Amino acid sequence: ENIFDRSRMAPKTPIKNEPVDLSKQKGCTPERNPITPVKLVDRPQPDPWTPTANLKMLVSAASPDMRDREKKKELFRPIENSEQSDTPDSLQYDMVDDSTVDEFEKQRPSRKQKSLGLLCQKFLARYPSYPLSTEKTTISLDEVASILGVERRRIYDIVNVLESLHLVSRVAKNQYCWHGRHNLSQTLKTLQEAGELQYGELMTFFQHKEQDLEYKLGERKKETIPDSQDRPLLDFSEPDCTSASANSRKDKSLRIMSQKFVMLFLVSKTKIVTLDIAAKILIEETQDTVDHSKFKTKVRRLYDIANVLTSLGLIKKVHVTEERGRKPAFKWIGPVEFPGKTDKPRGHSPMSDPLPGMQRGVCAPYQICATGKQRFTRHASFNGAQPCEGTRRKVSSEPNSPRQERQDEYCSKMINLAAVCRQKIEEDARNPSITSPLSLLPVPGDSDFCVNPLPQAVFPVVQADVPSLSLPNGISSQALHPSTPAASKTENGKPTLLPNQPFLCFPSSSLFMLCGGLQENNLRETLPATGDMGNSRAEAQATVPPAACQKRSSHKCASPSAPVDDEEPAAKKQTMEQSDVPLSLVVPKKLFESPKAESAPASGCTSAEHLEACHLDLESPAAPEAADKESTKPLDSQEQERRSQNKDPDEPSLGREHISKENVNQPFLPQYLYVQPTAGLSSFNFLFSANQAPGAISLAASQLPSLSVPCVVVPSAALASFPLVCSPTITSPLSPVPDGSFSAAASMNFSMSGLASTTPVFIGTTAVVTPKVSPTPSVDPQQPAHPALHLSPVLARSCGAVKLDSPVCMGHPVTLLKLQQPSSTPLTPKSIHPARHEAFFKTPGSLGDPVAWKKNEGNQTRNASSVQRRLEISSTSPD
DNA sequence: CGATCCCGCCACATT
DNA sequence: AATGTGGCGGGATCG
Repeated sequence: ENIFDRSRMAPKTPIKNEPVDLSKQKGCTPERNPITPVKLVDRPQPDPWTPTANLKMLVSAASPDMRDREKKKELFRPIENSEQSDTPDSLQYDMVDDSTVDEFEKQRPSRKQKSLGLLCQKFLARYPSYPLSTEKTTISLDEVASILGVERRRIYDIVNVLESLHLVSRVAKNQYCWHGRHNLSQTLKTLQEAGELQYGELMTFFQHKEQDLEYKLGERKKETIPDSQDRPLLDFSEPDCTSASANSRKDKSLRIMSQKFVMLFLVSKTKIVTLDIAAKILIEETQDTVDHSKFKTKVRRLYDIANVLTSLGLIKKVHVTEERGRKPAFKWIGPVEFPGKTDKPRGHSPMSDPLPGMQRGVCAPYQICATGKQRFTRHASFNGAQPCEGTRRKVSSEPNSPRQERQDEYCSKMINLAAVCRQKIEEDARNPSITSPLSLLPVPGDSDFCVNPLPQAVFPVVQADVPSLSLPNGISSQALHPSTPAASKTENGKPTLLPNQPFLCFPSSSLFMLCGGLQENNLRETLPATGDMGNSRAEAQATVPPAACQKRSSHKCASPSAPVDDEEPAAKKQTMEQSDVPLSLVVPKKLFESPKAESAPASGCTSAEHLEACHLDLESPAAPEAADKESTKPLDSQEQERRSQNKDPDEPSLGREHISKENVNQPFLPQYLYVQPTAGLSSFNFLFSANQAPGAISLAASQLPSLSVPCVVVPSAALASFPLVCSPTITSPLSPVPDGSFSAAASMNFSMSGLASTTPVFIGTTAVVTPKVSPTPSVDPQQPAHPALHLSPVLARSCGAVKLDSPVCMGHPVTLLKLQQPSSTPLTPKSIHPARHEAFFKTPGSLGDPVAWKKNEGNQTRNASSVQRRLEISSTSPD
């Protein structure tokens, strides 16, 4: 048969005129000497020939049929084929000639011919990789489906993945707009950033382990999960939040999975991701029961996605040999560094932009949803509701594109990740040998603190935020704990997790990030100036829009993630660069989420409030489960963001406290400080600050080593439960602020006492600090943010600072701040504040929850109300 | 026999 | 209610 064809073909005219870029397609044709014989017109195609006929033909050529033929050919392969044979895989279709064969060919199209990968190639062949900006190519699903000869369902599979990378966007029903790869790098960059936040640690983790993931996800319960998520991922979701409702399940898997999957590659050092790991990570639910079936389904979907990505030339299939044996995996072969990326102006994610139609609303919020489980419920409400501004949405206005992303999912996924990480960690703990570079510390309730090591290890910071689940304080902790309470000690000497500790310490990383729940938005924005920007922050948000916008409609919504992504990554990167190490972030992802819900209270976040809130949180650890969780999470993320922000500006970050104080001035304060390690400094350094280190470390007290962190960390609400110790006294050169402000330089010491509640956080101004930090070249010390965190006076007051000498703190006088206990706290922001915030942002549970308020903090930024709030607060606090 | 993953049912969303 | 979307998983193929 083939022969016939061939014979015919040869003569045939080469039809392909189309410029479609076949370039990608491989080699097919070239090999053939003769020009590609294209299929001829005469092909039997049924289609009525329309103007587009050419296209169709081409397509058809490419189509499966062709493939079939080819296969056949392979089999028999007459002459010409022989040549081609070389490039079997590639898409040969071009060359195809085939029309002739059609008849026969079909006979038995092998499965391969029908593969999604091929289909995708054909699909891609129809559109230029880099279309002229001027023209817009619209894609009609029906048309394409018919042209390619497949059911529409299959087209959806392709388009959904392409959409996740912003190569196309949905314009209307049945209509997609082709964007090409112009924004691909941006999208990837965004994903990378988001991925680092979300998965960085995990991946690192896994990889370290060699990817052996033994853990079984199955067991983990949701509870464990709670925290990790954050919204970070989101990526760009285009969706506008607004339509929140829209979110529906759609956003569900494919699109999101695809993005996440890509993120895993981008975050992975090896650029190789095994299917099973990816599946585990992507399984959203808490999956306590990780049913096997679920896993299988996930894997199936990943294959679908992988096929499309493979067609795009972004990944290729490989196998990794692990302990267990060989496992299927994929290797990223796409761009790793994104040129433009480097810095996008902070803020917004590029991704959003690309999408024309999409609304990119940012829906950031989603993740935050914190509760993992529920997230599915449409957050839309929240998202859309407040956060999303109409404005944005409208802008985006699209046809109707409903798709918004449902970030919820993300949340859930995040959770899963967290769970996974957790497991790993646990495992590690058990097997010290393995130890991953990072250690986690579960943070008790507050996720606020997280220390992240940027560089290498990552682990999720999980904060236990609220473990509504079981652990009041830190969920994660429990997981960890089990293995070793002692863990704190770190098996390898690495930092470890302290069981109850609020933060995580990462050893290697050059940086630690402390995450407090803050709003990210604010953070980011504030970053720049840190200090003063009260207004700016507001502005920032406004300005930021891109970022914020993207995801969430408004700041509040703005899920931290988005911003975070952008910025943090940057920060991290910076650090990384220095270290070289990939950063791992701890991700607090949650913050964002919360905003919406709890934002109200949180919004207040002003320092004082925050603090209080924290306290509250602590006190009521679990309280509202979801709420707490969310809140906590949000905090983390916020912190991160902040941190990142801070860092950007300069190191000095603001402590929460500091913030609080400031917040009067500024709406948002960065909650945490993060310090970049200087070259000289090792991460450890951070941990163990020179000054205190000795003592701290030794700390026998609880056996917990205390850490000195160069950075100041502000406790988030969660912390509240823990006493904070601040030792301003220590050398803080700056020490300007009497109240409790700490110089930026101040290092924090965390003592990890076993008890979460008890664990005090020390903040020392100690000189130890990393060099960089204190001086911060970039920033003037003076600057607002300037160095230290200041505890807001208010807080201080309210909290009552106590000086402690904790054993831990060794010689330094430490000021311990106690957080007011919730109950005690007379003023909680929320109480003080007008309800309205609450109304908006808060969720039901939020009020009570400290956590919630944290979230809110971030949110508040945007509104004047926040300001008011502050004022009020301030006034009150004074009392 | 495990890895792939096509196929298309059917639920949910949008019109 | 009709139609668009797309989750999902049975079970066929591939290797």
